[in-house]
Amino acid sequence: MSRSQITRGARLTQADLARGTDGADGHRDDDGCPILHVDMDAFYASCELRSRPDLVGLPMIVGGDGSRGVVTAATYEARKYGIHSAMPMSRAKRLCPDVVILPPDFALYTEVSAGVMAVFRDVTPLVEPLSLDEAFLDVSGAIRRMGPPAVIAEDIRSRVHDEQGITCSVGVASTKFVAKLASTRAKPDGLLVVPADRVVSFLHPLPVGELWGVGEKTEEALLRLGLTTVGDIAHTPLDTLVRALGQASGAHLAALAWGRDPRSVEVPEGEKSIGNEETFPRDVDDPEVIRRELLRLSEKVAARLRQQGYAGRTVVLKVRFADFSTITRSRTLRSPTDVGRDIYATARDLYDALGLQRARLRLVGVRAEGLVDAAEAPRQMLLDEPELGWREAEQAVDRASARFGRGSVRPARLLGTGEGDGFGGAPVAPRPRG
DNA sequence: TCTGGGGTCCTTCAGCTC
DNA sequence: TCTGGAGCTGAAGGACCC
Repeated sequence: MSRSQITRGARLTQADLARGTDGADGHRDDDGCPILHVDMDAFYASCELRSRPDLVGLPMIVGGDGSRGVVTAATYEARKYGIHSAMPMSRAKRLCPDVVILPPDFALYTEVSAGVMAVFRDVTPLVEPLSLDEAFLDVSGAIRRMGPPAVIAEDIRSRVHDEQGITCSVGVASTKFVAKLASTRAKPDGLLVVPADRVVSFLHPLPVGELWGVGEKTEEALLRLGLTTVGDIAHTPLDTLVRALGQASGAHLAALAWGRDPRSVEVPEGEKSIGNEETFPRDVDDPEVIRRELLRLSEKVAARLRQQGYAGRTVVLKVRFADFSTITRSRTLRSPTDVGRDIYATARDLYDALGLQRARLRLVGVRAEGLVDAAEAPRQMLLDEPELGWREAEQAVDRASARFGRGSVRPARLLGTGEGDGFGGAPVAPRPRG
């Protein structure tokens, strides 16, 4: 695999890394740049290529191959055809009829991710994962032991490559947001240092859409104001930005445009919500089918809550109609729960209250928010509650699933609805024919 | 072209209490 | 007793990220 590094910008050369300085005055480009953003290159696809070396160099994508699947990850060879993640599969296949399609294997990606994160935590305890394939690191405390940030970054890149067989790109900067931009520009398989005194000149020529937090809508709003580069944002009055984008976003973007980002690397404390949703292979208008799917999703959410030791206080129902419009309805319970029965009862009530008759639905989802530690969660005890209730029954199901496989025990209503993933398995909606 | 699934954060609005 | 404002919480929706 190539170990090439980008040569533009302020990236240190191998010679600089070996010498330990970047100039005659002994000043290093990475002085005052303790933040690293490490991002795996085409992560899911790279994981697959480890066991499929015959596919190296070919256009390959990972994603669901169903009627409504989208691309989850694409190799750089596939990207040359214009394929990118979140693109509908049907379109990807039109762009590159020979593209190799592999179904996602999240267990594998989770395992590789754990190995990569272990490399990071070997360097510093200050690791903030953003997803399976990227993380921020604050290496301030490792400099004395391991050397300057750019050397640490190169060490991480080598270890990830040697131990996990995949490549990553690293951005090194004084702030999280600049480090993140730097890693993106270093891709693939590169390292980019943005010196603290060159942040503004690095940022201002960039198009507004490259800023972290500027998506399609915000970019449209900025373009309407005639702002096309980060420099344009920097020289726009704060009032104007706030009027166009709201208080928080306007002030945030104004600060970022000058490279000001006070956010430190935070080790996450825990999840804030846990949910599951399912897009039907075809739109569904049968309330019984939809209630059954809500039951399956509720049981799945509850099992995940119990597995991670959480209970949720608010249940959120999500409904997406055939025209892609989406609504949510939520209800806060008197006490947090990790019982599928309770979550389902709430989700079903919320659904019934919508009075949809036979509206065609594309997707339903169930989410638990307001998570608390299940062991410390107050529980609502009823006067006539039996000594062993649904919670204990579902814990028994957890034990059976651990022993005999997921889906081995499930609610009677879900029997015969397909092979199980979690409790319910495949979507209960009718499958496309032919 | 036709849009998955799992999340987080922000804004707005309504209802409640003081 | 009535009224208005502040502050809080819950609900809903939207935007964004990977």
